Amino acid sequence: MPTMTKTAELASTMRVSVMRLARRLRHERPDFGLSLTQIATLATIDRHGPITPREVADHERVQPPSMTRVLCVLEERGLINRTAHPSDGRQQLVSLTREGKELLREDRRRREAWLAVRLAELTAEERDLLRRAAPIIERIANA
Amino acid sequence: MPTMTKTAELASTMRVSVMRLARRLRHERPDFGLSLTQIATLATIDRHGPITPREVADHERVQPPSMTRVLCVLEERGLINRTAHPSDGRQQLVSLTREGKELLREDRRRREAWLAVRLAELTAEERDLLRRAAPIIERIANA
DNA sequence: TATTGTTATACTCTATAACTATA
DNA sequence: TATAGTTATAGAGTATAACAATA
Repeated sequence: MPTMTKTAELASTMRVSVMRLARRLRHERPDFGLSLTQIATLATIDRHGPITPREVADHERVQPPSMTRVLCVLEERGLINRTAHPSDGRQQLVSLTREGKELLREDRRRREAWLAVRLAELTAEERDLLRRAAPIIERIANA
Repeated sequence: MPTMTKTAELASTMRVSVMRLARRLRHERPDFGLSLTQIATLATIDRHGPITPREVADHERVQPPSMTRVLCVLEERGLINRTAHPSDGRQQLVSLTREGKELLREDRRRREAWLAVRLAELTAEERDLLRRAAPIIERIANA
């Protein structure tokens, strides 16, 4: 069954190329003196609006005590706000400050800058190919 | 200049999709009780044949003392061999044992299994698109 | 009694500095 | 004197266990 073999080969090729580009993108990350987890936590808080620390921990697949430490750092830097939960005295609600949003925006802008330069070096046909491939890659990731 | 804007948009789309798939692939990683660095080190040694610890450290972008510890663990597990350098008494040459090669092969097989299933769910046209996109992604990563 | 968030403590991974042996 | 590899030590980051406050 040749199709199966070819799919396995494609899986191998895709895995290598995607992981390699991801490593490169990670490496080209701008440095705001924040760790990857700290940046990712900001993104999660930005995306899921006012959210409890427990929920943030679940999203980031990290234990609550670890998230406590991350949130303390982000709070000290003035990147997040904590407010009391309206109906449950045990919980808190965390959200981004204006500075937090600004930092996240700048982080994204700089991350994409390196990749944009690489893409500009491609031919128009190659860029078009990637434009059509990206949604498929995204779909696989979300499967 | 609309082309520039479109390239920036593509950069954004590509970054998100690639990073997301990479995270997913990382998460679907089999567990042999070895860390990511340890597995990556095995792959580097496999790829670059008999190689000195210093060179392995450079490849993995890690400092020599850190690599010393990684190599000690791999040696204790019987995954690598160390032999004296033929002409320089200070250096060593590291290579994979049969067990090391086997573990690496099994690791790859399991990692690709999840992705292969996802790819098999696509249409033939979509797979063909990815087949043509993969080398371009690889080229960007190596740029 | 169960749950949220925190504190105390330990483990893993990586780094820098200092040391040994060879070139 | 310079370089390869190691040992000693320290700093992030995350984990589990135990605790306080609230449901």
